[in-house]
Amino acid sequence: MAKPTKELDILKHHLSKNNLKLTRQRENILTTFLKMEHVTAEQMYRLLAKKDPHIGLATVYRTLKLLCETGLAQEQHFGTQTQFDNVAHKGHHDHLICTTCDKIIEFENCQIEELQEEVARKNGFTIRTHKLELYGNPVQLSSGECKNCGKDLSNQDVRR
Amino acid sequence: MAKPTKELDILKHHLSKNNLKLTRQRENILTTFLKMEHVTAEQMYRLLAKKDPHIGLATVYRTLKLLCETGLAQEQHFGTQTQFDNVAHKGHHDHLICTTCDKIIEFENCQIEELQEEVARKNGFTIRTHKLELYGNPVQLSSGECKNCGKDLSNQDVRR
DNA sequence: GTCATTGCAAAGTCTTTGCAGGTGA
DNA sequence: TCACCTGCAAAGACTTTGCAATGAC
Repeated sequence: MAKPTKELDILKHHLSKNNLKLTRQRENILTTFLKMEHVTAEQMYRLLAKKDPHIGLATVYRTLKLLCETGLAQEQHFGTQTQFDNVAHKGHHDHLICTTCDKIIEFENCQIEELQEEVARKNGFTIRTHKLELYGNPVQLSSGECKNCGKDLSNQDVRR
Repeated sequence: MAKPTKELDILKHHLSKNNLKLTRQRENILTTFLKMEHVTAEQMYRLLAKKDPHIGLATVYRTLKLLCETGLAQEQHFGTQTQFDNVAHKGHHDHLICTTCDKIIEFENCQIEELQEEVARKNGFTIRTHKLELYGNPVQLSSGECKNCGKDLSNQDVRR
């Protein structure tokens, strides 16, 4: 099936190191996961169910957690929603989230990361991971709608 | 009971504006909330139950949500945990979270905030709120323990 | 053949909702 | 008075766990 990837090797290595086995489900989940920037467990479940209708949601949860342990994925909480980020391919990135249409834009900014390190250093900390989310929306039209999705924004408070 | 505060006035104003009523429970929750930097619904419930054993957890959830609507509180998700932050007194702040003992340190950094605005501007966004969390731990001792709480850190991966 | 893994269903956790009785303005 | 509130219990959303059958090595 899928040609060997660096990521598959990472998974295999983690599996053998921990006496675990490479199953069809695990391989499918990894393959699908690598095509995405981020997924929720539910989304992953629905994607997989198209090809393999008998897949269980519990397996998806278990495998996504496994991918986090290998370092290929990283669990992220946006508001109330839990997403699994593909860090393997893109490296670390932060998020800009549209509060009207829930679209997520990824970005990186070295200057911010440096300032974060500085804050940590001042507090005697070593940063292991971090999370930065900006919530907002595209400049609104004079008519009061979101430029992206058209929803009415005129009665939303701005609070930073 | 509690002498009048600016925050109580904000609450009263919001209530009357929306045809809501000031109840004993709402006043108690506000009073307790103002003493804290942040609480979970469960913590708030236990604190209140000491004085008023018949308080309902649902009331706590409803009232904390109400405080968010007034702008006195702000809901924050740390990992899997939901906290309600007291923004009224301290203004916006970000968080430095110890991954070994879960202690939360609050900080502010204007330079980071400016860079955030810049990122948003480049993407045509207006920031409505943001969230920055640094996860890490105090410099570890040569023996491998967390300086803060003594837990063993030597086998934790550093991934940024 | 052995032991990890799977799918299913049941159980957990956290939060919200429906409702009947209580209460503030 | 009358609509809003409360506490309780039930329902929901999301995630984890127990278990018997299945499958990888």
